[in-house]
Amino acid sequence: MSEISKAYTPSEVEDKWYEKWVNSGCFKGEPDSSKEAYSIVIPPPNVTGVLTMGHVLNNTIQDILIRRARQTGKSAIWIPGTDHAGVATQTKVEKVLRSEGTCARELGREKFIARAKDWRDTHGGIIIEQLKKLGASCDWPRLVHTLDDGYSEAVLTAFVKLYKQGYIYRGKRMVNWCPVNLTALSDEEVIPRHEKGKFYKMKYRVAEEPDTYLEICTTRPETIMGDSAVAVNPSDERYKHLIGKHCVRPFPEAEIPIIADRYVDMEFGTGALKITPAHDPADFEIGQRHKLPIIDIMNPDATMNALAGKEFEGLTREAARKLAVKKLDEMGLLIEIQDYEHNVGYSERGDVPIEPRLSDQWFLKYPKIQEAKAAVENGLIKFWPKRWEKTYIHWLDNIRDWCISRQIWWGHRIPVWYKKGVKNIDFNNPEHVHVSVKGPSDPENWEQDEDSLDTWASSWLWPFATMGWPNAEKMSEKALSYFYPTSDLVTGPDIIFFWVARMIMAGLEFMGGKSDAEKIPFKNVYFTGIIRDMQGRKMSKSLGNSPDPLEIIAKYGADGLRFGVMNCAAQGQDILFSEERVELGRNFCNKLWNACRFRQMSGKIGDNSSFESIVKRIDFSKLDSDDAAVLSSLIQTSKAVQKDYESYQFNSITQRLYAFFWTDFCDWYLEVSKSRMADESSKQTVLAVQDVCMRGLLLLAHPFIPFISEELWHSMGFGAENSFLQNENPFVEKALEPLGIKEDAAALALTKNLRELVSKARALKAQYKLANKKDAVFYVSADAENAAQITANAEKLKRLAGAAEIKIKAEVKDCPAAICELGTIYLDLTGSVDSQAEKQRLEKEKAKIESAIKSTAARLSNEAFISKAPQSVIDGAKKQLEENKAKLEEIEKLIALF
RNA sequence: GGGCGGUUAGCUCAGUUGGUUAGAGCGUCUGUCUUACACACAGAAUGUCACAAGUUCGAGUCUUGUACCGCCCACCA
Repeated sequence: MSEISKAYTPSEVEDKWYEKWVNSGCFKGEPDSSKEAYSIVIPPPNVTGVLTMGHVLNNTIQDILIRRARQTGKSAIWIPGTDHAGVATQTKVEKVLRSEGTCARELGREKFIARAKDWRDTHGGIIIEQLKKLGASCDWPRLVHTLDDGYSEAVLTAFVKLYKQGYIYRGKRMVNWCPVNLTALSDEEVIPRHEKGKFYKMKYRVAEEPDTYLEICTTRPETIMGDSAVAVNPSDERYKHLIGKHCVRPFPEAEIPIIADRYVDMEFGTGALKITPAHDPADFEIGQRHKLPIIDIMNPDATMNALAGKEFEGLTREAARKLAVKKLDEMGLLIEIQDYEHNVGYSERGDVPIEPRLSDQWFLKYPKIQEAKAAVENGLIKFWPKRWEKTYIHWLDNIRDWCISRQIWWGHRIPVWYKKGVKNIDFNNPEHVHVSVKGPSDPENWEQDEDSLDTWASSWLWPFATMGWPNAEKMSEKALSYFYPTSDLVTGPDIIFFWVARMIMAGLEFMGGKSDAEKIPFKNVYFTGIIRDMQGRKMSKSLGNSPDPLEIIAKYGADGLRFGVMNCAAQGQDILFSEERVELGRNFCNKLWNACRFRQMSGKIGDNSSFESIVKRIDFSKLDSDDAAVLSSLIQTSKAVQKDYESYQFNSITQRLYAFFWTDFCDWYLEVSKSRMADESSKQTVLAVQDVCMRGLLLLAHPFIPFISEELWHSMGFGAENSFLQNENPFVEKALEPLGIKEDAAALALTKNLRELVSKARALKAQYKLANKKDAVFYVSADAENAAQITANAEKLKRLAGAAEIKIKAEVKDCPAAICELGTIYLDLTGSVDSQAEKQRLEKEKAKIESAIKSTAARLSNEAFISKAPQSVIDGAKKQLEENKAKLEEIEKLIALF
């Protein structure tokens, strides 16, 4: 126990406790057959990344779940790790090299990788330290990086297995090509952008009919040089007679066939489509159908090559477009240019339009698609919120083979070797191609494939590759059989295809077990919202609207940040974030701090080491309705929190904790206790009730605000020196019930009414500018029962209302009054009442009550309501009607007095 | 073109089986250093719950349609 300082300073508390937790092995996950297993794998951040608000949201939720799991007696593990982020890192390192006047190719593969590793090791790992600042209770010694030896073995093993089963194949296909990073990308990595562009209408002369021209529309005139046909719809009457003839491609000038293909939309453009098989996926398909030549006019960096012709060679796509338009115009072939809006696919990392490109790549035909669908449809894996299931199923229904090879060096090199000197490689011939994790035994005779794997083709194995798969010894060491499948996955919906869906397929494919229930990688997936700024824009570096979480932590504390963010994060809803939201969290922590401080100042802290030892100090004969009410509220809060956890309603939990602590405990109970604390006979009981409440509150709040709760837990003497809040059971109601503390509806109702009485008394004072006066006199007219309650609580009421006296009196005249559940309260203002104003106020009140009566009465006089509504609702309505009628009568009486 | 969200107080948002007179935080206004907390306390003001129709005894909540905003998917050049 230590004395609590006046203001809460998070920095003094947070680092201290984090160190203690780590040194005491609090975050270590150990298999324990007597406990239920609970596990989470972190969505691995980019190893060279820095913490963003998105990470804060995501990892706070994971930390809350894992800490709650520890509290509820599960054996919990949160496995941390980082991702090597292939293309992103390669791009950054290449940039550094360029600034040094060199480039990757000059360095060569080995040296480049060494440089990239250096770069990773100097710039990497920052985010791990930042996660610690946030309070993330990961089992750090288990940190995994996707390029670790063990993990790499998993990636290569998966490749080899899938290859041997025929799921992975090499093929020449149209892929998404990034001309900046010079690599193929998967469909998922292409970001569509809505752009304003131009639609060019031009004409090609028909070779067989010199006076006839065919009008064609295109958005990409720079590909004209690659045209190998013009297509029209076979049933298009306008062009039927031209099918089979030729038209003249203007440059390089050549006659190309006019073909018929159903793909062409007669309604769109002119109904004639130029076909560039090398540079458009749809054209490629048409080209295949009609056996058209493929004329690739671009270099890998999307500049024009020799096939485009002398004038174009070396030009960029953009320059080539300008030149092509100029030439068309000069040749008199350009008809018009229209403005046009359409989607253009961009490379996320390269930030340029992707170029469809025909190339040799490795593809994966996904395994276990149907099983992956079923796992979610049958509820083996639950999505929160559920609506993402549809997105997931839709993607699986339309799934296409995954291009997994990347023409970069930073990543897992494809474990395929080709025999040196073999010209036409036959993939079915083991003399030609070797595929294994370890490589051929005579490496000098082989050459390894140059490509690396897509980063996601490594991270899709995350849930089990982090637990030692495929190495049996490591799997046992890392307790895969105990911790797999993981319990909850927390991630953003933006990577549902990239990662979540693929992990599910990977788990089903590679994990053993009797049923899919044992193979799936996780049981629940919680999809967070996206953090945006107050204008609803995504946070981004270029907009500069992305606050640095570390600065916020420095200013408000990690607990404040966590509480603030969780408070406004409704399930799966995007969050408009601003610092003000963190203020709420910080204020909550500060108030918590001061409540404990107040408790320490109020009296010596006794044996607080358990609920039992605290309750022993309670003299049950001294408990009054306020004690019972606040304890009831605590119990209700604990029960509700449990339910909220079950349905992943984290914002609801913060709201309940806030309302209980701030409104019920501080605003009412502590204030009401003050007068009873002055009385030695009730003081110990009151303090013990406070201790029960604080103990319960800290237990419930711990996962959200781990640092301050741990600090206060110890300064309040709730835990022994080397114990931790994470090991304390949070089911408050279960602990209290055997000690004779239960929910008390009558006490809650009475407290509510007393609060109302005080509130109205204060309002009356404020109305008459007497808020500061402590010597106001009130009269209350009430029935005998209520009068007795008021008398019994008179001391407390006087203190709270700032009154010298509260007298029970049957008839009062000429005083402003307010009607309460317990009776009518009057402020003694003999002779100085502004009767006009008072009358107006009462009239307003009367109108309110009348409208309530009207609606209730209407319902009650409705036969259908009486016959169909449940009895409890009818009784409630009747009771309410009576109460309101009594109030109305009372208020009319008051009005008549003026 | 298909799908999914959102529309509730000045702002940001809760409101999970339909049930009394719709809530919170911030902001605004009026007071207050009242034996913790001004990161606080007390009081006040503020809503045709986007619009329309329907189901129902009863709709912010369910159904259908409309409008606007946002996101995702889709090879119309």
